[in-house]
Amino acid sequence: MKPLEQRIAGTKPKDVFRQIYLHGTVSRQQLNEEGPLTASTLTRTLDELAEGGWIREVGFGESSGGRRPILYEVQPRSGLLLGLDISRTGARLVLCDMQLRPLHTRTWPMDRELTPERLIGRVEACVNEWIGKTCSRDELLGLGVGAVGPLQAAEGIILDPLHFPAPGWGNVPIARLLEERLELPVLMDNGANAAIWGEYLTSEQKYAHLLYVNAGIGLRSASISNGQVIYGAADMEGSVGQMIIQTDGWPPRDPGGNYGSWESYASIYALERRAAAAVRMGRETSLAGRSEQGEVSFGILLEEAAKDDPVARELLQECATYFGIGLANLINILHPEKVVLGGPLVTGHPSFFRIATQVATRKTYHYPQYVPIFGTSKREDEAIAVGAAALLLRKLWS
Amino acid sequence: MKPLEQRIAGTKPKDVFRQIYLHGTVSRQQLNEEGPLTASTLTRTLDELAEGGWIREVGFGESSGGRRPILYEVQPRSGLLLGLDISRTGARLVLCDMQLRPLHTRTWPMDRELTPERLIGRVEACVNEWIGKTCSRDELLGLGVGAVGPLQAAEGIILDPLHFPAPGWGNVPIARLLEERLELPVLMDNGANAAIWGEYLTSEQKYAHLLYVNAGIGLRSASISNGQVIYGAADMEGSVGQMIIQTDGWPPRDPGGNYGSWESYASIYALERRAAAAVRMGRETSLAGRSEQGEVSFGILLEEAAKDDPVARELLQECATYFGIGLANLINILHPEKVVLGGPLVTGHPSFFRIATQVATRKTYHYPQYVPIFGTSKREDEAIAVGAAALLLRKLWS
DNA sequence: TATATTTATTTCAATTTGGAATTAAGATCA
DNA sequence: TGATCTTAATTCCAAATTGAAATAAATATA
Repeated sequence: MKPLEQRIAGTKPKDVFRQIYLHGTVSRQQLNEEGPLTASTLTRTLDELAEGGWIREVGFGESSGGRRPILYEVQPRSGLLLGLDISRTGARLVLCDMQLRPLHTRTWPMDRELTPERLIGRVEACVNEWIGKTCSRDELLGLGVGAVGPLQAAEGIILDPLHFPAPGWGNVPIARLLEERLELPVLMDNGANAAIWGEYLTSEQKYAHLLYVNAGIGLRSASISNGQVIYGAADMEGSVGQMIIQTDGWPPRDPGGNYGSWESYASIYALERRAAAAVRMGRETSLAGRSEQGEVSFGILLEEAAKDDPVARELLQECATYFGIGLANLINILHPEKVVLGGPLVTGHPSFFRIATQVATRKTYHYPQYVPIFGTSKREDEAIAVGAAALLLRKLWS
Repeated sequence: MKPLEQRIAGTKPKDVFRQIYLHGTVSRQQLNEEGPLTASTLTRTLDELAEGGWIREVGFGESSGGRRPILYEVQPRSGLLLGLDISRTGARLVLCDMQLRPLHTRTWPMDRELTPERLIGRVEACVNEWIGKTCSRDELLGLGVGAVGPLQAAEGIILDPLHFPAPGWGNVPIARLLEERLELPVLMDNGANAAIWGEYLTSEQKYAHLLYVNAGIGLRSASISNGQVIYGAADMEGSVGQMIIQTDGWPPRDPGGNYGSWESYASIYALERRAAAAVRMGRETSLAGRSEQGEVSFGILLEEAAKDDPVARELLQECATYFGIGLANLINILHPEKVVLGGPLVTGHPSFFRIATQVATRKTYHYPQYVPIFGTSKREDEAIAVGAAALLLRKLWS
């Protein structure tokens, strides 16, 4: 088990590898112009990387007369990356090649059974199965974990994952346990940071200032500035949800939370509460017939909205509006070039994204030079797991 | 006019210079442990820096038996830095030594007279005066500008400084103009970024995750993550003020602004409006007697609050509460280790800081490992100008 | 086909580097 | 006060790295 940061030897090869990675496909000229290396040093470095199997020549570029430049890209099978997503709804393990294309996926629901010990066991079994099937053991570079917070990411400890059904999830040094069992390097970060990092690395267009928001039961967000994930002193992706958008507004989900928090207005939790209230108030809606003990699940609400139930649609619209307001706040603070939205709430109904981004655009302070672009997470369900795998790359070239 | 980044030759000396700068005073051992340089290379680099006059030996450190290590620090007069703060209320020019201690200051009110051309003239005259008095021309390394946004900082252009009384301030390439006139390198950033950078560099304790909020007529903020100022795609320090803390709440200051924005609840502007409303409503307060055409100025409100006028105090308290709410939102998003508050609103009345931080603490999602520290800007009025001067350092060692 | 242009590779002297050995300067203890 | 020990700074040299120039290769153009 060689430490990741020693897999590629020397700072120059690492830098060049990163450059090639971020470009996708590059000529020597481009590398020369951007980086500090001279032509001869670059040749030596590229040779070294090619010899180590990290990169490959992939054809020739265009040239305005004269010899055509050789193009380089990362060798997709120079290593394999494992990514594990531990969320409130389930766990997901992904095996990716070096270009972050998923080769295999497996998911487990987060139920009463899934203790940390059992999850580790299943991950191990799954990895061993894949080793037999598609790859050898020493191709695996390591495992990245994207977990729900609060965490101590650097130490690989999940501090207190609220609302996990199985016991034993408090203060688990999950990274160390996985490291020991799998005998592979393990890195950890929160899910939102992992997702945004994966999103950044896999996007064609590299927007250096990104904002990612995942809306599900709660709200999670992360951001990138100048191509680097922004870290605070604490690792709590979920605390954006505590942002107040209505001073002394609706009550919080958890006792310690804020009245009028974003989460209490724009999340699956908020929607379900509003739906239950609508049923309780006796509003004329098909939701009433489908409620169980006065509760309406998110799934049913989506179905009824798709069937054009006016109350369901109104609730979704209201939720999207509030979501847009919180989004505008984030944009006004962070000024991203691009905003990536993900999570079941955003993808559940086609109009949600449109309404939310319209509201956000209207409430954002903008002038001609600055207009943020909105988009949805491409990989959606796999975003966190793939991003977690991508954490390893950062270490590889650090 | 040598480019700043070429003043110190070579990446190693630059790195070491930065390290010494950030430490204040260091031994060779510490530099050795942190940086990648070996003992012999470090000796060579330190010699080079000492020869160039950038650093000096300053005494000996402690040792547990044996020879005591030599301590190094930056030579305060290895250069002089100019900082210019262009704000809505006035302009301020500061001359600092390399340890960012101000040697001279001059201020000009932002009135009808202060066109860009005239400001440049005054700055030039002032610099020439200082050159005669305390320093030689070639000691000056350059001029840093901290201006109100929106800007194009990299290009040194002030796009559209709202509410400047003098004409001619739209789309001014102020950095280029100053560069031509002074024949010195000029760098520019927004005032909040400048202030937080200065605050970071001059603080004893280097908190790597900082948040700075300046509350005056409007609200300006900036933040540092991992020792680096966070930049977005746009340069608009003032747009935090557009953060919504009360959906469809009080009306905005400017037509394009948001209803219920932080700025419309927690700024001098908001306070004055509330005070005027209180007088209009005929509340029993000494503010009524001191109002002019129904308007109450911030200064008078502070005076009456100091005299224990209940309405004035209530208004301040209300304002501080809302300020604390917005602050909590920022903290929940950015998780700073330390929060630095500045501006006339914060320093105007002793209770404002206390109330605001209490509210912010209560509304912040925290767990035992994370409790942000609050403090006020040390240099207060000079913070932006000194920070602007400090921008030059970043270039010097880049 | 010759020439110009652009890119890739090789070569070699000059510089830079890392480590070991040496020197220097306290601190401790008898 | 002097011997011994500990740690820091300096010096020196072989080995590695580097940058620039020269050469080679491939393509477009006349």
